[in-house]
Amino acid sequence: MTELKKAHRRPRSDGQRNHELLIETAKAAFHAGEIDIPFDEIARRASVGIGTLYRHFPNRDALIEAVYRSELEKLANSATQLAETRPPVEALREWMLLFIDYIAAKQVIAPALNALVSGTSALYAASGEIITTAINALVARAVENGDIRSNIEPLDLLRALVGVSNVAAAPGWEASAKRLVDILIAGMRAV
Amino acid sequence: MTELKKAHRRPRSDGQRNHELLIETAKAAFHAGEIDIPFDEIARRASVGIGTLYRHFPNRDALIEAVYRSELEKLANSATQLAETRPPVEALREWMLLFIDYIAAKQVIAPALNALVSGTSALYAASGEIITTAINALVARAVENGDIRSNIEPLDLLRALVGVSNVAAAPGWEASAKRLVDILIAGMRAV
DNA sequence: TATATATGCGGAGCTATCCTCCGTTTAACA
DNA sequence: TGTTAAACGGAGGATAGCTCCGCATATATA
Repeated sequence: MTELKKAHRRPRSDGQRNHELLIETAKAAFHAGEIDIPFDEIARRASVGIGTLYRHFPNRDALIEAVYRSELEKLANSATQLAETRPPVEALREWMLLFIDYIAAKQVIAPALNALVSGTSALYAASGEIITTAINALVARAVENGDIRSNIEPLDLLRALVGVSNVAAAPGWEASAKRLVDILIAGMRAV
Repeated sequence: MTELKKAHRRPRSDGQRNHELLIETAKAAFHAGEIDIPFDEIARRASVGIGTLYRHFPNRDALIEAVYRSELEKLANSATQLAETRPPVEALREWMLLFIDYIAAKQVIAPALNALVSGTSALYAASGEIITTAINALVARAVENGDIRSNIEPLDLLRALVGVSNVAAAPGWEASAKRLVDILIAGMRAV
């Protein structure tokens, strides 16, 4: 009597709890500067088994993405905001500066942006897309308006910024990055 | 009769041999695309003990620097060449393009440039300095000539390029990077 | 050539991290 | 309350980094 009752069960509550618990635990650790925290240690702090952690997040990148997905979405949303309230080039410029602020505020987000911008980890596809879409829109708008040249690869702008911000060591990196924004903007202007 | 004869002995010939042998072995592996080759494996291929490898190079970065030091020096030298034969801005631009060519030709050099440009590894101090000096000179020359603005942090230009080149995955990165050079040059021009 | 010793060699083995596998437990549903 | 799919948990295999120290040998000296 093998019934075909493949009816889906509601996800187990403990599973959902642990999922969130792990994200919170990882976020806390990251914000405390423990970027290289062993995966095992995260499980220990969340009081779950290692197996559980790995079931929820197949690798470190997946966990980082989960932790910062909401942050990245916020960043993407502000692009829409800026596009509605500012002239095209200004919007683009402000957003790039905002991008830097994000890195500055939470250095931890850097690996996320790195992976996102390098596109190597397929896992970042989702979050990566919203950021890519955001800057594409900003650049397209500025191009249509005749403000900047059309042979720009939008993502390259972010790549350049991430490249500079990788230098977390150097104290003045933030100022450097902001100067770079202006150089890029000036360099992109339509002749 | 403890003589104070602290006379220095000539370095042992086998030591020098192994030093070079290890560099050659590593270079061969890197050029074969085996970037993540285990340290132990390098020792094995060179037919020396692991202890020997670690005595000569305290870590992976040190070995990479040794392998690419001569390449980096060549790159630095070409800056002098360009400075002597080209107008300031052209020299700077050409050198930046050359910089990209280097990354393109040997992707392996990327980690070296990365570490160099981020300045985190003290071990890159030596090689890093010659590159830094090279671009500083090129930029200074262009500034003196009144061609570009003076508030440029030369190293940031390289950082931006390295940032873009980190995207080895994307097929069109080289073209991207070269476009970026022109954007940067245009953006730096004195108004 | 013989001796002394500084210098370098080699690799067992300790540590740390990642990740898998599978027996046990538990929440959802009837 | 019983059945079962879903989730748990952690032992342990695999791999890489690195250290330590007894042994070997090249160099300098007699």
